[in-house]
Amino acid sequence: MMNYGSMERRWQEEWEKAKIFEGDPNNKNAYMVTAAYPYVNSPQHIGHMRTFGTADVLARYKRMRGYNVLYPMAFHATGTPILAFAKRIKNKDPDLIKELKLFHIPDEDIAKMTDPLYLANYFAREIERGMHLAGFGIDWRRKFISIEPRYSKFIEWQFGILNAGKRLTQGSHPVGWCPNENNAVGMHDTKHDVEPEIDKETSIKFAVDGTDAFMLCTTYRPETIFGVTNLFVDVNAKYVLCEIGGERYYISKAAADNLKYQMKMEVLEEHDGKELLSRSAINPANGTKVPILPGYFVKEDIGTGVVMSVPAHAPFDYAALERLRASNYPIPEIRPIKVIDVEVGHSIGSKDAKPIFHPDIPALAYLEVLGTNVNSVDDALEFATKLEYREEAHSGRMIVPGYEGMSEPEAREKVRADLISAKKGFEIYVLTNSPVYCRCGFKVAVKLVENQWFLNYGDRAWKDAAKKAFVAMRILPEKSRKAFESALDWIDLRAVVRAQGLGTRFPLDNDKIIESLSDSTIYMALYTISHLIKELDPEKLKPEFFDYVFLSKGDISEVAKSTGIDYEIVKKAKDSFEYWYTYTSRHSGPDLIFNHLTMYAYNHVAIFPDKYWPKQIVVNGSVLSEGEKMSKSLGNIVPLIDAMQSHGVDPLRFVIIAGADLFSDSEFSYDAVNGVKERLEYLYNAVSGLESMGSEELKHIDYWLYSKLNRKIESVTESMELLELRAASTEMLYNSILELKKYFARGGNNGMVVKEYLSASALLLSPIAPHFAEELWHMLGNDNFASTERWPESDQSMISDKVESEEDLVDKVIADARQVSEMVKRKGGKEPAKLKFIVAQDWKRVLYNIVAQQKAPGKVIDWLKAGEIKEMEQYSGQVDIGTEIEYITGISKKRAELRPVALTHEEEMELLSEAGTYMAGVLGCEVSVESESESKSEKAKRALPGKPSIEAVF
RNA sequence: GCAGGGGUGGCAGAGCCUGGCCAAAUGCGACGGGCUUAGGACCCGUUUCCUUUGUGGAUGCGAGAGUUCAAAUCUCUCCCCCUGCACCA
Repeated sequence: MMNYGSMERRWQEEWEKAKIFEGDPNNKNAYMVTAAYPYVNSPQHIGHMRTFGTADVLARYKRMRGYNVLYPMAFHATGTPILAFAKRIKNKDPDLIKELKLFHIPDEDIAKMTDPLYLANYFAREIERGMHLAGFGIDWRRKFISIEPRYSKFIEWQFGILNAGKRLTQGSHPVGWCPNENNAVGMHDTKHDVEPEIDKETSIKFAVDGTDAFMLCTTYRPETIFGVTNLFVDVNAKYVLCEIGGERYYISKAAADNLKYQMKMEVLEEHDGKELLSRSAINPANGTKVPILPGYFVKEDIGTGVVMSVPAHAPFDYAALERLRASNYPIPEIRPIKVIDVEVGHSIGSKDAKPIFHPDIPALAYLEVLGTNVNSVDDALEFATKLEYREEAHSGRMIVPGYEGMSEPEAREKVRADLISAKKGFEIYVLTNSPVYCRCGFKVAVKLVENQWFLNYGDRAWKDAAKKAFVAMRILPEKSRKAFESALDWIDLRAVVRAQGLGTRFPLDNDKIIESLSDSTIYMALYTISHLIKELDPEKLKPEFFDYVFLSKGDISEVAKSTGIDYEIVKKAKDSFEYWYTYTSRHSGPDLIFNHLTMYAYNHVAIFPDKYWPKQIVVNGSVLSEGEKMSKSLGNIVPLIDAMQSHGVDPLRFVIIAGADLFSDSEFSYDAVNGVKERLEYLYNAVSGLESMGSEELKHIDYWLYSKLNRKIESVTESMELLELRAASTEMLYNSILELKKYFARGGNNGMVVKEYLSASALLLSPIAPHFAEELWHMLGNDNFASTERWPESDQSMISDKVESEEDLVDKVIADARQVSEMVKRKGGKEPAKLKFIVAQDWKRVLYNIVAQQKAPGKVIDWLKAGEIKEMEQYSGQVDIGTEIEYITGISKKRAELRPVALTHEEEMELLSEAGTYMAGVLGCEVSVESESESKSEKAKRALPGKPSIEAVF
């Protein structure tokens, strides 16, 4: 049994002693691998291993390919989450403390985590320790944290350049807002960590008949305004009359409370909802007078608390009206007005639901098609609503004059624009997932922040430059390129500062902090010099220093003089940047495509000369735990360090990093880990088996193993180049085991061959399972590091299709023999004592190959009759034409699948004879091989090339 | 809604770009056998259905249609699932 723990520690120490991750500056081929730096507000779980590990595998692979590789790491602490974390500790948040306990964090450390800096440094240390134990080849001399002074100097320099390049702009912006704390709230500031989702809705002004005030309705479907028959209010709620922008509106009191953060509003009067029922309102789209009615489903805090009723197209509206009628509420005659024509139920496609074409009242038709009615529960109405909205959006056509024939989404945009430009409506922001509560307990509202600073990612020229960078960039997996393309099209203004949080102060407004994604777009460049400026007084890190190092601006002596930094350091910094930053690979998870990774490219093109633009981006999937997404609420988070201790680092690396292809999620499961362990163990044990092996002349199976090995080297190399780690790992581990097993089963026993196979395997395994690879490498008698060895080269001359296909043939024969043997046993009740393999004659091969190529048996028969097939002449005495034709007819049915065979009769005889012992062992009975021409068996003529006839003998 | 990804055998998951050697790798599970005092581990075999003294056939890769001598693979339509939609790390 292998002891993973001691093996890992041993090699980690050895690597450290040899400083193999610090690179060789004399090597001209530099390659830098960076992974999105970890946020230091949590301990690491196994999910964190994916990105860092993938980067590590690439770094290790590139080292073996002869590059001088730099894989640095730093820590992210910018923003509010750390502050929120510290606050929760102060409040003794039981959930958080429970989570920390899961990671074995001592009470005294938890107690100190009320200090944000303490907790940031604590987790930074822990994360570093975890990465170290995971065997990541990181050059830790370069680490930094995003809230230290020299980092801020760097970011200030960056924003100086962005500002000079006119990348910044100001405007207003909606954010989730806690009125109690007077602060913007993001996901980590809310109860249950929900992100406040903000969306725009159209509010439409319905004049209250006989007054100058309006009922203000919000709707997602402004195009249905032509179908409005009435308005609904919540009779149990309070409503207010308020003044917004010089006009007066009735909205619910709850809505007023929400909306006052995004518009100037004065509340004038308060009313009961009931009072509004006596009024009627004017539809601004067509001047129709509509009554105001009680709507049982209206919620005072959604939108404005006033709903426009479109019974033809909204099941809830239809149902509410019908229920009012049934309850004898005095309502006027209301006829639903259809505005969209639709085939109701066409998308359901089930046998019990028959579509209803062109109904007069689609909303009713949807209820019918779903087998429900106006009195059903809200969930059923909700379902009908969703179906109706979907189908109408998808295939509905407007029938309203002026919008006729338009699709619904098209009409929606147009109607909205028309209403707004005619001042009959305006847009408001709503929380779509309302209610969201701040951790302090208050309900989150939407606030319009004035004078917000933005980075203008919508700028045409900038966008085009970023796109250009992507065209030249390598993206792995390539299929995520499309996501980047749409991210580039979509990205626009991005708010760049926040009122609070840790981080760098915004140079243009010192009260604000640069937001955390915006201060993390070019930090990879800092790695190239961070170890050189570590000891410097941050005040010396003036813009001219960075200008010189990164942009070659200015004169080195002057820079040294004005900053007070040693000439040598400035020079080294510049050289180091230029050396490392030319070939870079950036690693991250897919969630960062739409922000960090795109901004990363944008900022590089805005700041650096194109020589230093990103060269490669690698996006990897996440990690699932036993089939489920790891989450705090599910409680299935597996702490990284625990997992490494109990399973061993390398098996874990295999499962998490290489267990799925880049794009998909990998699955952490004990079964998978054990599977890897068993296989590593097999290789480990194979080494000790070497002693007892011989070293005779190479046999067929030795050539086979060589062929497999060299093919493997080739295919693993291809996979590694594209970071197709799943494919690489299947090939290098799983298939190696199968091949070795087969080799031994086939009587392979050549120590030299197996040793070569294992040595190459050790090297191939090294990037993914570095500790194990070193162990194996040393057991095989080497005293240097597998990690610094050259990646194996495949020897093309050892790859043989012929040898491999011969082995395949043996396997197929065995499979066929099994079937025969099975069948015989079933029929006769006893197993055959012997199986006779009868090998097809050579003339059959000639015809077989012709048919396989021509795929036209008729033609071949014609040629045969006409004596046009030269190769057949030599067999003229052996076989008559009738037999030949019968044979061709026999194989003609399968002509599409026939492949030419290479083996001659004699070779096939030899192959099967040589494999005789093996087959006998596998089949559990005697076997013999004979030639078709010499066989007396009546089955003999059934023999086909590559598919001997089989006779069971008892 | 928009954008991106996906739907393959009991499960997981390859294959799809570059159509044929694909009843479909590999792993797990299940079943049978070996080993074992027994279990685990390990080894061998089976694992869509039908058929057969013979190595065969049918159906089949979300649904439907099309292209082709030939489709899991190409085209179109539809259905379903996952992720993202921002100022938040």
